[in-house]
Amino acid sequence: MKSKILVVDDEPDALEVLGFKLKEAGYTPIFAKDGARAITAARDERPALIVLDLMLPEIDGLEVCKILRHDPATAMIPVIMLTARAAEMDRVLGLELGADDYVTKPFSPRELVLRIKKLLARVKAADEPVAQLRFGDLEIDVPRHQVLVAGESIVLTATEFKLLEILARRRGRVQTRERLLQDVWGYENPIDSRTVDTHMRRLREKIGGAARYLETIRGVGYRFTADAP
Amino acid sequence: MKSKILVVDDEPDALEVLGFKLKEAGYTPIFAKDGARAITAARDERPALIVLDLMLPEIDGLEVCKILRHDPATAMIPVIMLTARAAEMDRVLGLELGADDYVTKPFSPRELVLRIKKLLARVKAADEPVAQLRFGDLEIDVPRHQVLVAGESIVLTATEFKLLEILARRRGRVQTRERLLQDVWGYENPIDSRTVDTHMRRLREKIGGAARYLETIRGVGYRFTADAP
DNA sequence: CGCGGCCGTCACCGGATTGTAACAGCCACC
DNA sequence: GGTGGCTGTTACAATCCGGTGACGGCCGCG
Repeated sequence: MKSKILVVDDEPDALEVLGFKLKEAGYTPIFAKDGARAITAARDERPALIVLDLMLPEIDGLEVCKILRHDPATAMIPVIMLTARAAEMDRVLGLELGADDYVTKPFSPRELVLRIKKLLARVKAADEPVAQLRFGDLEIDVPRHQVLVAGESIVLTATEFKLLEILARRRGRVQTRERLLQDVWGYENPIDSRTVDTHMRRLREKIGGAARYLETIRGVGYRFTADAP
Repeated sequence: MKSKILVVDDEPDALEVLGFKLKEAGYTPIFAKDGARAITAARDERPALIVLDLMLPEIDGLEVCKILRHDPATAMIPVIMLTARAAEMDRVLGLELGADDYVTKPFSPRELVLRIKKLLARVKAADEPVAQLRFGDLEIDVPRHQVLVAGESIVLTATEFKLLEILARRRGRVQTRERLLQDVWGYENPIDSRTVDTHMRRLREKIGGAARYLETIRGVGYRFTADAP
């Protein structure tokens, strides 16, 4: 089962080189030479990953990235951005415009392939469906949609439950409000990021003592802190 | 993918020798014979590194360096300075803006190529979006937003953390206050550059012993000093 | 239709954070 | 050894940020 990789670049030479290297590495490359084609290709072909040049004619890479993220059909596909300058990386990664990794030009195809492997492995691992999350006296049963604190069943609303689940799955790593809005609420409606605070408050209130796992990282976001179960 | 190296010298002989050696080492050399051409070449060609003679007709090397550093398009490109006398080197590295390394004339091309390799490796390492930075007893975990010094968790504010992260990522290269303001605080904020000093102090205070990695370069800015992890 | 639960938004507050000024100490250079 | 500029240090006020309480809209349900 070969993974499809969509490569988006306006330079035919770059496409050819990358295509060859990707085949060599056991992937099935598909191509797009501008932003519009990239979007339709992503929707139709459902590639496992997208390599996206930042500099594109008409629609630039960041815009493409945003559009891909907005569409539920393509929102989950990881994106590696190609940037000409390291200085642009802040915009790509920092501003949370949705790229998962980036490589600065000029790059070695070998390095890019390595990044692709790594990112695909990461996504696969993150998808790993663990039904039962346990941390000390906090138990989260995903299929049953039930939370137990010290054996007591706690009734959470859908939003609260998803918020807790996502934080618990990504335990240890800080999640920004934007990230949480994207993953808990979905990207459809532009929602005030302060709303996250309110739901955190309600969540903390309900789970009582177990709220100690939910840390606030001032100026950044929230973090679930617990030893591995 | 070959890295472009811009060589700036007013002696054609030197250009020829260096060009040959650089090709031999697998780089793509491009040339400029005076300061003005060097600046336009740097902007247009985006070389991965610049080798810059200090003694140039009209605009001298230091001036060129300053101009390059001032332009966001070229500010990130590392510069190796060629100086006739060792005595000038302290001005190059210490007092004046921005060279990342220097070689005294007469030099062996082999040595210069070695320096180039080393500097490029350093810059590339700084670009890596690795999550975990480790230097001796200092550990920086970006996704966790956590810093450990000798195993002890240190609580940093968002600004302090970003400042430390950026310095650590660009380890070995001096960062001017202006650059730090741009990259830590963002481009649009009109902030007094002395503010950086205060945050550096707070940072040093908090990380205690690990503050030895944070060097002050008088008249220029700050530098994170550590061997590659 | 009324009701209650859920959700998003707002306003306010207290405290942490941060930018700045002022001053002191140090360093390089003369 | 003096001097001027640069950096470290301290203190303080302004600002920012997140917690909290309250409110109104929406929706499903009886």
